[in-house]
Amino acid sequence: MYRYLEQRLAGRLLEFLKLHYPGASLPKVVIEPPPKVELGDFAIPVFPFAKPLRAAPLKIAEAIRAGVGPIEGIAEMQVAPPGYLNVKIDRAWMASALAADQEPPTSMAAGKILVEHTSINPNKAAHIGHLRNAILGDTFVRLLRYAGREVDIQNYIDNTGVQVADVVVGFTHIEKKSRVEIEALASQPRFDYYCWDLYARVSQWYAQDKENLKARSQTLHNIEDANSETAAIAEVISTAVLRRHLETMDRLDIEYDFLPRESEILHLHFWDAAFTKLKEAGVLTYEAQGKNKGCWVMRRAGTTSTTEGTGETEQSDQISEEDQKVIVRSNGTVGYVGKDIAYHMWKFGLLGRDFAYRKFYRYPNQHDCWISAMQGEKDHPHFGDVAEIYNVIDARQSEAQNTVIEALRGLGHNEAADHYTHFSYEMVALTPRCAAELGYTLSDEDKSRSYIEVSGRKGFGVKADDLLDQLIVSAKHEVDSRHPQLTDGERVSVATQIAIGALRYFMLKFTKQSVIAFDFKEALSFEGETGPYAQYAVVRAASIFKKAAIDPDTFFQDSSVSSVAFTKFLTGDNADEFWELWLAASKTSYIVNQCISTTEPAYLAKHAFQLAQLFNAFYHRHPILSETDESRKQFLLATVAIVRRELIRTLAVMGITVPPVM
RNA sequence: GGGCGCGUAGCUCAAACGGAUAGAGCACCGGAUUUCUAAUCCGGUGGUUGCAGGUUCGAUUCCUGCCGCGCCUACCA
Repeated sequence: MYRYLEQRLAGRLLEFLKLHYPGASLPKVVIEPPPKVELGDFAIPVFPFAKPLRAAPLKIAEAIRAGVGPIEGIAEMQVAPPGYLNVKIDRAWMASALAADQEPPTSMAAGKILVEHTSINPNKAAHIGHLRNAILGDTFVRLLRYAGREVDIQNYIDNTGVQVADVVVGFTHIEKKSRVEIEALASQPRFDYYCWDLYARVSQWYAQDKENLKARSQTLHNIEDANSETAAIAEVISTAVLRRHLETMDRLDIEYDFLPRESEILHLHFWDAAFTKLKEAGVLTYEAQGKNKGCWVMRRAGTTSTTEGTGETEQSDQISEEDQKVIVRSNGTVGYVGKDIAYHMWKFGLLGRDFAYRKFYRYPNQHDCWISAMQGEKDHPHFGDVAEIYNVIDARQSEAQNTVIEALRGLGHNEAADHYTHFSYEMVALTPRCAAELGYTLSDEDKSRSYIEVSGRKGFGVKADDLLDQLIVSAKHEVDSRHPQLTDGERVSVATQIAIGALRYFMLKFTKQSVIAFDFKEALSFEGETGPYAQYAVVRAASIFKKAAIDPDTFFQDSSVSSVAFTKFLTGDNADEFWELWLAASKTSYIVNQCISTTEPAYLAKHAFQLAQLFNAFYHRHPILSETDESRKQFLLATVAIVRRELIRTLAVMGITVPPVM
């Protein structure tokens, strides 16, 4: 409701200003929450209007206040020095809207959105860095869906690249295993862990003797022949590891709709189609000499082609070597960026080709995840061909992402390029202390750093399943001591919900551009600004209703509950402490919208924490069930019901559920 | 060298679009409830927002320079 009121207010202000100051070029009306509740619920700084309107800020504010007229849902406006217009919400109006759970639909863009996230190389176990990606991506999907958008979730699978080849080398050259032996291993429970260790060994093996690197290039070459034994082995490994990744993410309630694989992008000739168009449009140029002789290159994103001195722009067939990004190697093979360009043309329906599809993984809720195939099933959902895309990919790849966007522009697809968002975030690294705890020996230089980058190649990192297991054990320990009357199964179930809440909250509380220096102590914490803190608030709210034998979900449908009666508690003396809760509860969709427009889910975590914090203080200060004034008791219960509802919603968007007890 | 980003309390982080007294959590110190379960609450200590200029009514936020740190800058992905 807060969002709805804000939009209504903004509209009326603009209307008023246009009418009373015709012709003046007006700056954007900024509406922000004031720093304190006493000041009001919306604040409009009017300083920016002083110059264009040739009037003092206070005069403008007063003119608006006096002239804008009544607005439904707004109680009053006050002018505050040195130049703010503070607006107070009609609390009775808001109380009734919240009690009725009204959220008027807002105008939003149409069209399907595609979110790509996770995209882990299928050659080893997922680690905490991948968790951040998947949790950010999954939460963003939930945000979009909460806002009413239709979303497809894709997880790109690079099953033909160097990383998979390296593990194939490990099995065939170091362990000298046959395909049958590998298949047997691949069906073991945590095959991805096996690959994790093997991958690290392969890197060492390469380092021991440069000659060993020949095995890599030979293997890479063999994988390209789809009918070879090597390709079959790669397929076994990458498919088994991929399945493990889906299982790991499934533990966190993260699902996908479609898994496009690089092998199909190659074998269904997506690249050939893209290559033709890129050459025709002049996006790619052939280098006849220099360091990139024999390659097809593109201008690196972010570089400009101005010639010194004249200031004239060169024709694009002259790119300095530094600014060249190799798309097609001199041996004719295409690199990752090229395949990504083809894939993104497909995403926007610009390629003129499509995958074949088959079912790959079924979730407990019966939802199917599809995978690309050479020959697929006849009936399948329609993927791709979307209006907007978001790619959840870490910041290290922003140059590659921008190169893909520039390629789309070069092809004349500006509309697509404008709707291409690289959802960029920073990596998860380990604190030196954490690295030491894991048994890694650190150089003195490393010890002095604030964080150390995770390295799959070195096997240096915290595996996703291990972290989740540890969180569950730790939560179970707490649950055991608090709820000995429950069965072990029930306690495991509660502990699992808490563990997921802690993990998902932990990954979302940091803003995207902040490097997370991972530390077990912090990640395993269930107190303070954590997921369990928010879950606990909901459990407390629920227990009040349980004891009162009232269903909080249908509380407001009871005819004896009247939101009109609440007004007296929201507007009298000392009402601000209650109003703060109602106001915060009204902001969920406002926050969701803010998260989407800034691609920053951290605001949602803040919102959950704020609601929980306000509730816990309220809970402590006001005994509810023992309240003797019946109308006051109803009001307090209503407050609990509203905050509980919004907190549950907010947590659900973060992918966090609330256990029955804690 | 070039590109991108970061630097805020002892530690980890907030403060979207420039706005009112820069806020949390952890840690530390001191308190609270024989209650709807303390995974809670209340209070306290803790800041020259890296440094120096500039822009303006107003700068943690924008601009310039410097210092420090990270990532990218492969015919890897």
